Amino acid sequence: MNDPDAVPPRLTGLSTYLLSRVGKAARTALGERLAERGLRLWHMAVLAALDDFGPHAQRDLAARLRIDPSDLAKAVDQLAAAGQVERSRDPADRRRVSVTITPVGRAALAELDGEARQVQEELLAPLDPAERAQLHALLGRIFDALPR
Amino acid sequence: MNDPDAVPPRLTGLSTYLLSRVGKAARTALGERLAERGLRLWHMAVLAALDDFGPHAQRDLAARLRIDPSDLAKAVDQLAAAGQVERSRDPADRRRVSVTITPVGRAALAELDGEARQVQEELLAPLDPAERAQLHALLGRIFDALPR
DNA sequence: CATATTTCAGCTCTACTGAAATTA
DNA sequence: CTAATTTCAGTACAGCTGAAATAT
Repeated sequence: MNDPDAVPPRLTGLSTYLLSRVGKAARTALGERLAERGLRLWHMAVLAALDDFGPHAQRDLAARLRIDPSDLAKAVDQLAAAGQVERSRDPADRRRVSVTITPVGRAALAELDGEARQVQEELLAPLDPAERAQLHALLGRIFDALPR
Repeated sequence: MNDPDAVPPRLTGLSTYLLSRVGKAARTALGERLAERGLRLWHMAVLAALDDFGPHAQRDLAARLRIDPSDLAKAVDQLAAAGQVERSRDPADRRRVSVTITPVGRAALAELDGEARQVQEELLAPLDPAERAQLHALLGRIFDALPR
């Protein structure tokens, strides 16, 4: 008792507090790994969407990833500068910019995915495999119900 | 299939991604409620620590809440301006500033706690009580193992 | 003309860094 | 003199808003 490091029970009793704390730890750890490769979290999300679903108009990418179109413009700009995606005007509707992942981007994504799994391994170390699966399923259901 | 709103499986397959997304949703929703009262997330954490453990030196508060001392200085400053905490120099060591919660602060904390539980109710709506307890326990174990 | 898409500039919040001022 | 504590100024990332530019 009287542990000067103990966090207030008023806070740890709230799942929302634990979620925000653990979520931030996940985001920070992953962000640091990605930063070593000159990328940010948004970049990995964009590459993953392009690899999983093929070329997108930027507007559709933003909708799928639930990020702001203006933020997506910057991320795509940086990915294009690194040669990981290619942009081209849609000939049918020249307002749209079609984004495609390149082989360089695919290779980068594979490495990022490996980094992410390493980070996850460290974060979830206290849980056994069955508990990790349980946590993942519960989080997935909350995530699916988030307002879009 | 071909749901234009579907999130990439490469991402949703990562618990770290779900954690960071759901955690952010929790923080944002809670933050908006607190903002209606002119407070931020740090303020609630400080009030909770003072209410649960009594007066602290600022340095000890920062260590307990795992936030930066320079950020804590600002939060305490604003709480003092709102009359929710009182600061006084420790006579034994005049470098230290002792922070105490006031009755006004205690009343504010009670309201904030109610808001937090409302937010939590909405966020965890997809889960039944047993599942919520399960999630809370799993998150608690991860939280306890976070590097300090 | 109104609408859709991309892009740019700027702002807020959380979190961190560096350094100054005071006291031990 | 060195170290601890508080405080201030500045920076960076994630995320959002508003508006301009281009095209439908």
